Amino acid sequence: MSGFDVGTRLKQLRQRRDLSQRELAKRAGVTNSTISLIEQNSVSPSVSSLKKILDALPVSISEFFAGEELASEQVFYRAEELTEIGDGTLSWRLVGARRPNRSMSILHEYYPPGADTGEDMLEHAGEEGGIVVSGSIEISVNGETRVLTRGDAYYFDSRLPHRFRNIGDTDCVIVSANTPPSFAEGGGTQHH
Amino acid sequence: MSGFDVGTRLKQLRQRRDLSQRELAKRAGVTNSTISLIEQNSVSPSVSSLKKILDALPVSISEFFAGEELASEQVFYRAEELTEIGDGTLSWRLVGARRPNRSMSILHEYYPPGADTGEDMLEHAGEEGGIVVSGSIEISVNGETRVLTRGDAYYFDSRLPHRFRNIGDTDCVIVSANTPPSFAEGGGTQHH
DNA sequence: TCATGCTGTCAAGGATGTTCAACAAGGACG
DNA sequence: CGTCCTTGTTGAACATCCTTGACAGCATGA
Repeated sequence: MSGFDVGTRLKQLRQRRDLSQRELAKRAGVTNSTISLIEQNSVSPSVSSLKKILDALPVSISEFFAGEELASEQVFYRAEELTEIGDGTLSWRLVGARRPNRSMSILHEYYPPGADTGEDMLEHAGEEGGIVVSGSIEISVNGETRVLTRGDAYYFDSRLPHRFRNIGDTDCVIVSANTPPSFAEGGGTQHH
Repeated sequence: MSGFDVGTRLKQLRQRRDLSQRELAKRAGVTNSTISLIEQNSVSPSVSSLKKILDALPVSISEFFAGEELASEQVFYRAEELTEIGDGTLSWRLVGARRPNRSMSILHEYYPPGADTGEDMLEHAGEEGGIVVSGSIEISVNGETRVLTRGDAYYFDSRLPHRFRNIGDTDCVIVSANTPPSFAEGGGTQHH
């Protein structure tokens, strides 16, 4: 039914690391029985259990299921197919789910009035750039602050501390690209 | 615990599609209560349940969790500062003139009605992707042809033969990105 | 106003996932 | 051979998820 063999996939990942069911269970904070039952597809684990187990490998959930639709790489995306990555006020839409082997991510970003990536400046590896499609946005990079409007653009090394803020009273829409894909690996509730 | 807000994410995806809990539940083959409880993070759904629900959206599991791990060069560019690379009918505007050490180029592309990158399919190293900002465009990649409109997007390996054509009667505007930068030195009739 | 239909929430109990503890199979060593 | 350690599996008890069926809130309209 699921079309995706959770049990076998988990078993492969575990064995590749030379871990016993008990050892993995211990690291994950579950019991060996749980691992056994999952690997036999006797149960469909809860997301929380699966996450605990994958964290111990460690493998991200999206990685775990990455092969699920590897079938054919998708080229075209309808507007409503873009993967949404929001957190309440801010909202980004990703072209293509996280595909670990792609070298860029492209985003459709929506900043409602007042939206703010936060006072703690963002800093991470890679480069990013974009063009303002509508509205206006205040961008600070490495101490310099500018307000960009429709048609304006930016490009910088993401290691420079940066911040995005919509100080206008209309939505701001940006199309941007990052490299390497930053909605990706690694910890934390990272933006951008 | 999970560090990832499953409930809120599901709610966003559902609401973006204008589905009620009951309607989504019906399509997914679960009950509305299940959706409600998950959205409130009152439970951590089983993988099988989550998959049924996501299939109904439809969103792949890896996409669903894509945001899990989130995200003295010139930085800002006024619209009129973008370097124009036109050749009569077609017109691109580059964010930042070609800077060899950048790993991406970002383009504001204008396709007037009838614009066509040519019958000889383009093929070159790298990857490219973009989002349609206005108008519509016919894109062919590796034999497959689609018409994209406002908000739609694409992403593909540039080694696949590809072609862009505006078959509508209004301008088409796209924001795109390529890696590695492919608008090589010195003009020529280079396209992406 | 009352009926109707929609929305999302919640308590109770049945269904399913997880644990605890036992078990058998296999290898290492004396 | 027996002992000891490891491995993965399984039955019964417990915890959690899921469904049933109800409820209140809000809108539309007779």
